[in-house]
Amino acid sequence: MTRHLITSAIPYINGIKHLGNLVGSQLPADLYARYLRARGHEVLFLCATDEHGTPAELAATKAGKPIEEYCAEMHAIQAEIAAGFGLSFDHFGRSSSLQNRALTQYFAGALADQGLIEEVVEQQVYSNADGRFLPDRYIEGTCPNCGFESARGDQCDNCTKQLDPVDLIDAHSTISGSTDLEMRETKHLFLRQSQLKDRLDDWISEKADWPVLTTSIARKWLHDGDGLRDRGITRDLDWGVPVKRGADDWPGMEGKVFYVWFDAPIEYIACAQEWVDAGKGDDWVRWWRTDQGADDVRYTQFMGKDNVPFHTLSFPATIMGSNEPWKLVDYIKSFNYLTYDGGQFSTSRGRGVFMDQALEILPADYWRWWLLSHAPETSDAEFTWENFQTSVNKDLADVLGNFISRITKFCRSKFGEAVPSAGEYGPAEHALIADLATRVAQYQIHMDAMEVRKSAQELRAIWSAGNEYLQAEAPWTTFKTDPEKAAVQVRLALNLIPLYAVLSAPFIPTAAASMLSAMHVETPDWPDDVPAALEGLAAGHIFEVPEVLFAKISDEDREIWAERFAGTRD
RNA sequence: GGCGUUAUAGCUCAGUUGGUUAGAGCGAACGACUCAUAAUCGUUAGGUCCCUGGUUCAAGUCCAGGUAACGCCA
Repeated sequence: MTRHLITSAIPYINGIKHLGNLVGSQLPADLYARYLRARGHEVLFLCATDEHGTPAELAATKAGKPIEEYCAEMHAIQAEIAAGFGLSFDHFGRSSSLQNRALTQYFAGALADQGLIEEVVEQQVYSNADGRFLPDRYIEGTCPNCGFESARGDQCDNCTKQLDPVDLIDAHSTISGSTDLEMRETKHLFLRQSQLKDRLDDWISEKADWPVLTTSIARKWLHDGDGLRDRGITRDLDWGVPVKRGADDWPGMEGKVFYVWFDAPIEYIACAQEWVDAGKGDDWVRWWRTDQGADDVRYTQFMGKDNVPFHTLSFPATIMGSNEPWKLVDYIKSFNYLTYDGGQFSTSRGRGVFMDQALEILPADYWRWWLLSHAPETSDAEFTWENFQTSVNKDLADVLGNFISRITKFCRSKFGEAVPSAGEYGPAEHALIADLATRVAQYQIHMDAMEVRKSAQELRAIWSAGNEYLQAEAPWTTFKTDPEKAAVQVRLALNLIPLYAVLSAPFIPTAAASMLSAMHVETPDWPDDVPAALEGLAAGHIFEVPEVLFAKISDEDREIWAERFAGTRD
């Protein structure tokens, strides 16, 4: 069986992510990982926090904490929330780990050995009051062209004129407000991505099966203007991976760190080392080195569209440029954005639902189901409370939850809490089994292709098939004249529950576990043979009627939540 | 401004390489059932496939030009 390496884009450390972030990478990655494990594949599913860079430093300062402490705390919080959503990472690492530090320095050295690192001396804005170099986004001033007061260091958002920070009138730091800025010379390392343009272009061209969203973004960056540009991989900051050439010091680069975009994707590899060092695995190399066993690994990455350039170009440039046999990604599944009630999710304005809040108001499965069944695969998708309420109530409570409720309660009242033994399957039963076999096959096709919405649709149809069968066969009527026939009908319907649990577990793991627990069965194997799977509960098997699996969302709840998460509009 | 994505039923979306009468779920109307979380099941209604032009025996699908929405611009 193929081994599967799966990574989700690593969330930035400063703060709790919203539902849009979740559905764009971690959640579909988890769906896929759970599915492949259930199918019997060996899976390594990794994620981590992306901890370096100026925003993290500023957030730590704002929180009044040393950066290391801040990151450690935020990592713990994100890990807890991820667990709350049932994200089944084999390891949730940190880009600030020692493993990533060493590996990032190693890659920089390897790239330098290949002649792909260039030292460039450039002028950058230094803020004396802040004691740091300022990235363009932290410099504002009045545009000399149009008089717009909040022009940024690189461009005026009002008249779109390209600017240099020195052009701005009354340029000031947005961190401290200080106008005590000066231009200073500083030396940086650049990755000569332009040298790798043709190799990257050829590589992307091979990927005919990738989503349009993925390849079109990559092509744009490859072909726009002068093509792929060289890019700085270092910064004048304290917080980050210290610049070294492998294990050696890098003359002239003392006190500088690697730019976050360079070290963050390397964490995918380092995370596998962390996984081993944490005692959870015994060999990471066989997942990452094609010369040491990773040839049969299929590597899939999940991410939002904003992350596509880094994964299609920058990180592959690092891998290819090293000229060493590291595993390259085989498939990139990218997602559009989830919008909130007609606009964007906004951290600063508290608009939309964030991961911690979501878990406060409803169990993870509600969110998992809605988000996955509405995943923004082909275009942006919109979250509205009305849609959420309707979908969840209909799909989870009415179709799935009520099916389990109606059949277990009916059985209890007529036959007791044990699978009835009388009778044998007739034509209707065989028809249902055949129908389910077809649908399960279709479900697998969609899941294998990572067609998230279509998979959800098929799964729902599978749930519905149980209701259709009960409605058509009406054991409550049959029972009056032919109890033995009713027993057959009930036995088959009860057997659907473990089947549904296994099939549904990638989407709704908690509910699936409850279903199995109520039926008193261990997690069954994947139903490669549907007729056999439907013999799982033998006659006489004891079960119990489960608690209500999914309570409905009331109109009142919906209104309260809509109000609560609307945020403070400008 | 440059670039990208999108535009199909009241709503959310499917529609593979162009090929009969454009599909699903929700919502609506009607009906069936009464085991169940006032749940379920069935039937029906509902579309100028954004606009214009082109290629073709044939265009929702390909091409050109528009329009609109959203996003990105290191």
